[in-house]
Amino acid sequence: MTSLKIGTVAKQAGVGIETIRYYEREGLIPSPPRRESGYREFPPSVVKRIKFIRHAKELGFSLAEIQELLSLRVDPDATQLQVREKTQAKIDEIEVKIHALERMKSTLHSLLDACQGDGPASVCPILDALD
Amino acid sequence: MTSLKIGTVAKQAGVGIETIRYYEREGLIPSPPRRESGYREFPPSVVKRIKFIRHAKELGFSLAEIQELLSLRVDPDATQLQVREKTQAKIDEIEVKIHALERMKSTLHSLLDACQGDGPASVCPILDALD
DNA sequence: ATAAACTCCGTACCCCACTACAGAGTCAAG
DNA sequence: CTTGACTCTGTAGTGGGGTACGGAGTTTAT
Repeated sequence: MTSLKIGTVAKQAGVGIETIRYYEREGLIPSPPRRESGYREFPPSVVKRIKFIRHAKELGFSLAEIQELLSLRVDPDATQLQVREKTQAKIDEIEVKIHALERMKSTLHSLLDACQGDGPASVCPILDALD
Repeated sequence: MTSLKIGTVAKQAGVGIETIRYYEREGLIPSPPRRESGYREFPPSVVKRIKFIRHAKELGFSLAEIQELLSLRVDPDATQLQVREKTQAKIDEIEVKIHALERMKSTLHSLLDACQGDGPASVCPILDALD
């Protein structure tokens, strides 16, 4: 049995059943085949896909943006050139995010360094650098 | 005149007026003093603060998390030790995000490398690696 | 001194991304 | 073959994060 029922997928991916149906409606995962009864029969690969979606969400991508990421590979009308351009654009977006996070991180490190005593925090300097 | 009216702040920070009032209600920016008329008089520093909030949002932090980031410096009951611990926790969170973004980036790079022709995209391999 | 632009508050509404029913049918273990 | 868990569709509700009025008062440029 190489197909999963929705509840199993939900458990493995760590989301609720309703979320899966929602992602299907929104086109973030392909509509799986159904058995006679109407039950969905998911390929095991959908679990990874859902996990990817969750990861990307954590990183501040909207579902629409995640759509774009996912569709990089499947649009049959796109030329390879177009795919490459879109991919590069996504890479650029990601790099911007990484840099912003690194700036944020180093700001927090300054706070850490500047705050080495054990007195009240009001004495603790910095973090005006947060700007 | 070292104080700004809400419309000016909005323009400089690149958000709507309503958003500023909303952030004030939610405690993300301090309530500014008012003139007789009730008009808010913002210190120019609020612009940076709002920009910081927007940046952090882009990176997938919720307003509640941003609160925590911002409050690292101002809780007068916290000891320096507590501030350091919270700060370290935020740094850890940020590092997790950075790593996830870097994985995503290198996945996209593989796609780029694997997709060097100019035929239809359906021929373009990979991106099952997106998992 | 007056019109245009701005601000106030409160309330209501919006979009996104779920989440929770309700009522009916299906499946699998004992 | 029953019973309890699972799934179906559809619709409605929720929480986060704003956004949009409406009606009234304030500022400011001319």
